[in-house]
Amino acid sequence: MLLAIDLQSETPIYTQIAQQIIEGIAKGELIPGEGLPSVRALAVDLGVNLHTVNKAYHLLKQDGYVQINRKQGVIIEPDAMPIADEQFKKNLLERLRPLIAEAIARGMEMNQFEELVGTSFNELLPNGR
Amino acid sequence: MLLAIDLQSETPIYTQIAQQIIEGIAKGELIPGEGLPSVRALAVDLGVNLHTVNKAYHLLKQDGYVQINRKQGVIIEPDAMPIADEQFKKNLLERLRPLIAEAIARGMEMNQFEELVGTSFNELLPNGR
Amino acid sequence: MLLAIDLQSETPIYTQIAQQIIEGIAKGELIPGEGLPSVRALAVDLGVNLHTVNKAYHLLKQDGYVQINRKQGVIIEPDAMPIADEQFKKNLLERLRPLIAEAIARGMEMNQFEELVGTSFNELLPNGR
Amino acid sequence: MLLAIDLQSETPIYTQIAQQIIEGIAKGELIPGEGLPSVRALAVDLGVNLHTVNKAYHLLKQDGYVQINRKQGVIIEPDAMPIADEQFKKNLLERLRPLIAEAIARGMEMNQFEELVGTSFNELLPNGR
DNA sequence: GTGGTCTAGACCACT
DNA sequence: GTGGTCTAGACCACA
Repeated sequence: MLLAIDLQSETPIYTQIAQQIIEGIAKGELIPGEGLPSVRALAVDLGVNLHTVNKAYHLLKQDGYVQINRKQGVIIEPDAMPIADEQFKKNLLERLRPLIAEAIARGMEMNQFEELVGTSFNELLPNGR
Repeated sequence: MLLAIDLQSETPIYTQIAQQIIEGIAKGELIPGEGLPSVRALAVDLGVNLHTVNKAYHLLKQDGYVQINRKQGVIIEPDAMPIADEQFKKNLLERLRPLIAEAIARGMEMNQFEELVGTSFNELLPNGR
Repeated sequence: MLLAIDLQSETPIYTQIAQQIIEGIAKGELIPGEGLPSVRALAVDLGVNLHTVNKAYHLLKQDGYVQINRKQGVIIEPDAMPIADEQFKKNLLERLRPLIAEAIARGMEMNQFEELVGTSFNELLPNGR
Repeated sequence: MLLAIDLQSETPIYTQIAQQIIEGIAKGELIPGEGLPSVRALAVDLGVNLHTVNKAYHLLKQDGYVQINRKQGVIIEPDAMPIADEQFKKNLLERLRPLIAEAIARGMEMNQFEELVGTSFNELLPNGR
């Protein structure tokens, strides 16, 4: 699992870290129970501050993707991943909405948009899982 | 066309304004050539700062959705809406990616995701355009 | 509303700050919609770091006691305070349990314990509300 | 007497151990003079570090709940359990206070709170002692 | 002027 | 060695 941070990006570094770890989970590169690097190790690795990594890990903890244990450090949630409940779908819809509005305003059809969705799904699920 | 601002949202107010205007365009409520409220009027209407509205309008101009003329004020781009070129699609893909990664990590299938996309499309295109 | 921080205490400073603000709400000294000092102002006032206050405010936000708005700063949740739902009661029970176990082990009766509860309620609700 | 440790809890493991032993005393499952498992045995049993169990035992000793003898090992205080003196009550009040403040802020009435206290007492004193 | 983000460096509690 | 807490100081986005 390799993390690549874009320091120029508008998205905060801690968000980038969290997103890439979620991607890793989606891809199956990170499996439940697996340990993540310690905050210090990852911070050195990425060349960012320890607190930045810490914030990313806590974001993931809050959303239920990881557990933070005293000694063992941080591990991918081993028991039950958070599920796509109604609240999540509602939230997803809200975040999807502006993207779709832009697409429509630029004349895209729904099937063109779904093509992009398919592209992204294939990137993240290469095995057709 | 009614704009509703959520002051406690994380998304900056100027982004909210811009997004809702783009939604208006997508829905067909705002048609090319149509004038938008003056910066001052909208600011008073929404109870926000002049600069905030101004920033939203300039963001829209930069993306090609509106024209800003000294006389006519701000109007929806009358000639040619920006199109969904490769660069836009690439950008869209990047913004879509973390949403899809989260969905997959929570066990959603592609057709479930596309259902949400469909929901959103229907909200924005009620006439089946 | 006066905050007093004990630097020697085991409880983290940010927890102390959050607890005292909750006390202020309980006492009715802080009313919904009321503004709290800015992170910087309170930090200077208490002689602690800005981040410490920030963390306290975010804890309160997460639990629904305050709203953090862009410009206005931090205000006591004006709409609806978080309620004592089942989850809260369950959590409260868990935190109560060790206190009660100690009390029992030291031979306290239930009515003695409830007397202490009454004392505390009276301190926080002096008007008999 | 069965101890269950939650590794992902915020409360330190040694605190959890100590609390559960106090609970055992409260419930009457552990009676004065009774021996506790050796540090080593309990550590292996719980899968935690020796130091952790040791710290829990010494915490209990410090509060007067157990005696630590070289020969007999650790036993529940056989002579006189610590009592609920003024200092203990004062300490209890301080720990109770934030719980009650939260309850009030969420609109709980005193009798609702006492109901929870009753629930907890019944769990710990099932025999109505 | 407000909070948001990030850095650098420190000490401590826990295991 | 791990995360938790705290400090000091800085720059930026937002309004």
